[in-house]
Amino acid sequence: MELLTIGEVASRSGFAPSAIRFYEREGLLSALRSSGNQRRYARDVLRRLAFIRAARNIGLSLEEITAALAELPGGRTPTRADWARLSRSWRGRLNEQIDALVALRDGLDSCIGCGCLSLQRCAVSNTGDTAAALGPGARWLPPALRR
Amino acid sequence: MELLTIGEVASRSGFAPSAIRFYEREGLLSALRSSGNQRRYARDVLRRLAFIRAARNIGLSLEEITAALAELPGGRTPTRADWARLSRSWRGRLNEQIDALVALRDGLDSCIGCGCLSLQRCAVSNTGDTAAALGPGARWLPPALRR
DNA sequence: GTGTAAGTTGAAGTTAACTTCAGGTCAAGA
DNA sequence: TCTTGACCTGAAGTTAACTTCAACTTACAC
Repeated sequence: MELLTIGEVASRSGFAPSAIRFYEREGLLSALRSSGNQRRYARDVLRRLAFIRAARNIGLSLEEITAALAELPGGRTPTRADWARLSRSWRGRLNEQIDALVALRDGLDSCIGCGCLSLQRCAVSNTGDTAAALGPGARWLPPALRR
Repeated sequence: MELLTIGEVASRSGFAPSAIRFYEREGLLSALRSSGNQRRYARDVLRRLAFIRAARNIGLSLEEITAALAELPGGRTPTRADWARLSRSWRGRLNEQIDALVALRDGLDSCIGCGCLSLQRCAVSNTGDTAAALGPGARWLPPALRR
């Protein structure tokens, strides 16, 4: 089987070589080595990187991604079903983020024109009210949305 | 008129004193000084801080907030209408963010079960397709959502 | 007057997720 | 063989938005 160099993996995955090395240091990837100590990759690293990219797009931190990857079966190449199982939980997370933003927008609608931005009453500036607006189960804006 | 100490402003606004000093260094706030060089604040700093908090909740960077605050009228205390005008543009921004997340969720729905995460075809892992899914006018995930 | 909580400063530290750099080594086409 | 682009490592730099620290000063209740 043909092995890929880090440069090839980089151009095919869209990640910079430095990012790929960084992911290896962080334990998200592993690599074979050539006789001269250069990294060599099997093709399935591309799906792993696609998973990482997708998870990042959803808003997961590398720490969360590492944890998710740890649930892949050891000893065999993951199947499509394995990857699908891992990404199933993302839907709820996205829905939470969407709900939070919608609540914020609706709060904003009721604030615009009033301009109060009251720390006591305004749904947009008052963190307590903002949290309340999200309902039980989603008490704060997800970190990705709080910046 | 009563002036507030930084500690009072901190407890009333919910910002840490260090954050308030930081905002002053960055030009988002200004303060009077006591005879002994301690910061003293007029009450309207609280509305300014509420605006900052609201803008942060929407996902604006401090740089953007600084730019927004620069549009306040100089020479007079801003009115509610001034604050309302500034926050009006946030609605479009929130809608963009919501649309981006909805597109991502819908892409995810079509990916779950397939598990392909193909760099060529998957709407969740393929940045090109993801951008396309957002339609014209919102070509990429907003930075706040990309983490 | 005195004790102490609160305030002051500039500089350095924090976190995530990488990138950049310096100083070498490897691989492969001509 | 030579050249040159790709690769190697560890360390340091980057960015945003603050926080923490050290060393010192003020404000105010008793």
